[in-house]
Amino acid sequence: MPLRRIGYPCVSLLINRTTNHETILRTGAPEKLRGLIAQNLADLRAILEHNLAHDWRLFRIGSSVIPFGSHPVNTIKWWQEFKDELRSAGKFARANDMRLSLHPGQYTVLNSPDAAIVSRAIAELTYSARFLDELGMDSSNKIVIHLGGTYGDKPAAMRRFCETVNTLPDDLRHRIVIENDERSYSPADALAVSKQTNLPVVFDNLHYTANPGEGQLEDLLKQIFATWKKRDGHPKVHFSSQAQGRKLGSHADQAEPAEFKKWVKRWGAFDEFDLMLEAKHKDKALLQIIPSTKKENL
DNA sequence: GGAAGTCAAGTCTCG
DNA sequence: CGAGACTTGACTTCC
Repeated sequence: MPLRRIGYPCVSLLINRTTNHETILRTGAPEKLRGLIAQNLADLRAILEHNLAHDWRLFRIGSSVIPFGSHPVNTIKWWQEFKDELRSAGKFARANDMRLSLHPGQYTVLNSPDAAIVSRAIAELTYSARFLDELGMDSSNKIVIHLGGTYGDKPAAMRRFCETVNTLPDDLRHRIVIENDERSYSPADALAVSKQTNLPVVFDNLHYTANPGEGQLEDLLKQIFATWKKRDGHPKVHFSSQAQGRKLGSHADQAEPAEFKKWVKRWGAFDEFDLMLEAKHKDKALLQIIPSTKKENL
């Protein structure tokens, strides 16, 4: 079963554009933020056009595309001010069978025992979902998050995650997918949470290597692919290679070809799927691993 | 004018 | 129990 779409996160090194122009809180006045949003949306458009030329139809938008998007310092009604740019970018993506995503950072923790932290996490997810909504993208365009901390009691932390997710509005919940991480939550843990919440699971090969957890790989993959229902679109995976000589879990500059082929074959045994390449060299790494625009060459 | 330090947020590890 | 890592461009301060 073929690899359907491929892509990379946030930044194109080939055309030197990024959807993550940002600033620091002290200088986050409305005029400054407005300029950064305009820059991010212009770069998003340029990146999507560049990606189309290479047949790259998956892209992760930087979570600072609207800087301080969930912080009170940002009072801009960006969905009104940038309505034309947002709609046009979304229309371009849909017309070209592109799939977009967002991935809030390490500070977005839904299972914290601290209610204020949970509330800020929900605000970040709400903003992220709104961004995809304003582009006009359907619920197969996802927000990827990790499960959070363990706080010395992982079962309780997983229960808190599920309880919080199940209180979210349907529209928001249908945007969220969970990813196995390199330290705390293995694919089996993510599957257990998926059973309680119906959230699809993104499988990350490097995190799996660092933190395999329980279960046999082929069986885990089969179950994980099955968490993607019709409204979620095709299963999605993250691929990266280990950076040699660096900490376990650090992304390498490029994808290691033999390893890439091995995983693509493994995933392809179950279903058509989309693959996000998480290499430090971004789209340069994509060009290297798949020199032709034809994925069929794999 | 270039180098070094700082920046919203959280969690975990190390010393 | 407090500092640093995680990750990274933009900005400020230091020299």
